[in-house]
Amino acid sequence: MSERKRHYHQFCSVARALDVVGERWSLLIIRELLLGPRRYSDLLARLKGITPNLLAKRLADMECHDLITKQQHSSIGSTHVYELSEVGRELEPVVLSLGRFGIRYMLSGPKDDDLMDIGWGLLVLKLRYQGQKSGTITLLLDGDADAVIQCYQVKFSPSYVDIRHGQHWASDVVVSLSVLDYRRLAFQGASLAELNAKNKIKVEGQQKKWLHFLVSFGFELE
Amino acid sequence: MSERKRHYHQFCSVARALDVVGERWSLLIIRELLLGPRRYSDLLARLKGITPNLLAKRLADMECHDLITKQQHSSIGSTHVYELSEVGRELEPVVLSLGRFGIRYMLSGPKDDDLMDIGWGLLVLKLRYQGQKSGTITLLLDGDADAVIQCYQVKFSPSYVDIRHGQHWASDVVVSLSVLDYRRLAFQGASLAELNAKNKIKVEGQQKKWLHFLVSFGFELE
DNA sequence: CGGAATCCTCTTCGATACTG
DNA sequence: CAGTATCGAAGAGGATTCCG
Repeated sequence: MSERKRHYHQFCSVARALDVVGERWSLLIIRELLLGPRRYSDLLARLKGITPNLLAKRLADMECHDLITKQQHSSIGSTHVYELSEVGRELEPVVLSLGRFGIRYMLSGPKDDDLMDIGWGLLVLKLRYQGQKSGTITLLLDGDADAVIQCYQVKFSPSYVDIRHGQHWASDVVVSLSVLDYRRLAFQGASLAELNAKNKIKVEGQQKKWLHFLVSFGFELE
Repeated sequence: MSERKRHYHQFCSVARALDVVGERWSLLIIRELLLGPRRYSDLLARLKGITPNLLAKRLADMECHDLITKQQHSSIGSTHVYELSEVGRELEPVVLSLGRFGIRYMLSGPKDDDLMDIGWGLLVLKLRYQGQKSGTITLLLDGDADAVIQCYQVKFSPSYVDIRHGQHWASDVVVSLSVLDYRRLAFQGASLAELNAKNKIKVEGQQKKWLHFLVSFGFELE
């Protein structure tokens, strides 16, 4: 089931990796799946600009390369979801290093026709955690275009930070803020004191966990 | 001077990075320049398969984005060399994380029509160094297709490993081995004892530095 | 409605040839 | 040596249609 695809024909691990995930959209699909499993149409909706046929092709190729799996998803009536495989999850450092590099292009703010998604912004948390403790935090973010509250669960430990969309498991802390304020905090160097003073952040649960979270993730208290 | 280029139109640092270096060949050009400055025709020769016109376009785009600079190179009669800028050098983690991921596709050895370059194989050294000491090693590698000895200089310190092609500066140790043996060592898990027993590696200078180098870079002694 | 396949157009890429 | 020019082939974008 191999391919009649373009490759670089170089015996080099960088080139080999690019043979597999170097095409347009591939790494953005991985980025999406880093936040949890998604259905075909979820991906289609979140990756505005990709065409159905191209998405299908990329998914098929990546399944072929064992980067993702197509799971039967019995719960909701829907047929199945795409999910990162063991191998696919090892692309996280690639996505994150691109993300770190790309931050410099975010400083000037979004362009007019840019799409926004708060999940993309949460990925930087995976880079920032330097702490020694573990815990679970639920983030409730509201105020995006649709005015729908989005729920993410952040499970952090010294070795790994797991971020999932739409999970509602038990967590040590529940934190609510607006997506705008999150972006100010994460990308525009806004201080917590500033947002707290304006009562922009609501915290329920073990506030110590939240404080630890903030400090370990490099957010400024003052 | 900006572009009528395709981009993803997403306010996301991963997408932004891919807007800049996500196109075919871009990251391989960066990979080449991580081993030192190169002339246009050096790049054209090393990136077999790229066309002159595409290489020119990529170089122009990357210069536009301040990833590389085009320096007047007075010494050799040649006109100029391309070199990574400060910003471009920050793509190293991207290239290296791709390289780490891609190692899994190297285990089966090269395909028939694969190009080989020992410089590409040396890049993994940047990932492997875990030591606390600093030093400089000259690697002399012989036995590639052209039977030309290739010279690389590895300058390692706790914070950074710099690898340059064709340098002949003073170094603590000079190590000679064949490219085949290097590949066995680095990618096929060959042990040093094995190669030493067969007298495959020649070391001149402070042998302690060399030993430290080997251990800190994760090579197996037994 | 989820999950594609089709048709068509436009852009990018690759191969070769050519020029300052 | 350092690129342009040209042209056909492959890939990507957009809209629509099809199937279960």
